[in-house]
Amino acid sequence: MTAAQGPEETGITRAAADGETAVETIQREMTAFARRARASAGRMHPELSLVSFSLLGHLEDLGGCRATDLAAHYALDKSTVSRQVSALERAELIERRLDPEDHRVQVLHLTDAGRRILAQVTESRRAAFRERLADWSAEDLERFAAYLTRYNGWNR
Amino acid sequence: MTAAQGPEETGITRAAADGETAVETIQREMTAFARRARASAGRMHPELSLVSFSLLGHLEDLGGCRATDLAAHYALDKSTVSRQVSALERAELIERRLDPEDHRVQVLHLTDAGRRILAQVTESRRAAFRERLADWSAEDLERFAAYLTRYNGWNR
DNA sequence: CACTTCGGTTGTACTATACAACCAGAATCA
DNA sequence: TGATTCTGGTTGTATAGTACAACCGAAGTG
Repeated sequence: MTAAQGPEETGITRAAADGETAVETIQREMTAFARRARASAGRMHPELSLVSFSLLGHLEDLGGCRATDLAAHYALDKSTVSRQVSALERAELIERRLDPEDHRVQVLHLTDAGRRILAQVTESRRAAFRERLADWSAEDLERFAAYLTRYNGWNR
Repeated sequence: MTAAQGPEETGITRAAADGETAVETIQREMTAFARRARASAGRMHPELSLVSFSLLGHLEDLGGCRATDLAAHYALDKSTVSRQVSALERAELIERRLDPEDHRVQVLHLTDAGRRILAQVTESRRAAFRERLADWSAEDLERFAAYLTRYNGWNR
């Protein structure tokens, strides 16, 4: 909230004040995007919700991890993750391997089917993105990507 | 991964191939953002979900509209909107005015309380955004905003 | 006047989510 | 060592948001 009081009081320069509308635009556009994303994700891939997709992706990136790690990474309650994991296991997209070291933990791994579905959905999502970004120049794409990364980087 | 099959087959030029990773980054970051947005929106403003917020905002922009319009604009089912509207009315943030011309339609209007809450949440959201963007230069802000607008502009 | 269209509501079901209570294994400490 | 606490995970319960289908009443149309 520090910045909330307004540019003047925070010592932000005139340049930043000019950026004020830009902040608002960013807010509006990001919000709009978020709103749409959820709505369309379900329709695009009835088999894999946005959350499941993210979980599988993370699992693939790490090559297996614990449910607790997923919960922490996505700021989800462990019960939520537990149920998601159950569903994914029921769908045979992931499997649990008991850790012989610590009998409490179960390390989650993608199954082959999981890897396949993930790749499939990834590709179809990517196609959608690519299509929407088709007429962007490489330079713009890279700058946009950099901005997004920077924006999201606050907590990672 | 299949994308990995490559740009060649899609006739995308070399420049676009360079952008391939950028597309992936954009996809990943936008997805991550969408995932977080919902999660945090609820926590920040228990009184006004992201959807309700959007609905109120739209109502304010248009200065009143029908439930059907909201449904169309946000690609929501009319039953969903109906319930959202009921909740907002119950909370006295909006009111329905029967159209004397057509007794089927009810034109939705923000109440004073609705306007107040909306402004409040808008401001607090804006503060959060502003804070996260505090150390961005005006130039970067404007470019980022422009990119987002361009990205989202596919359907408006 | 009968039929259709339109705006909206209600019944039902499902998903994602949180919080709290709980359980079992592991670690710690007196 | 035995009691206590910590940790990973599951289950019970409740809520929000959503869709789909069936319906209602008003308006338009043949």
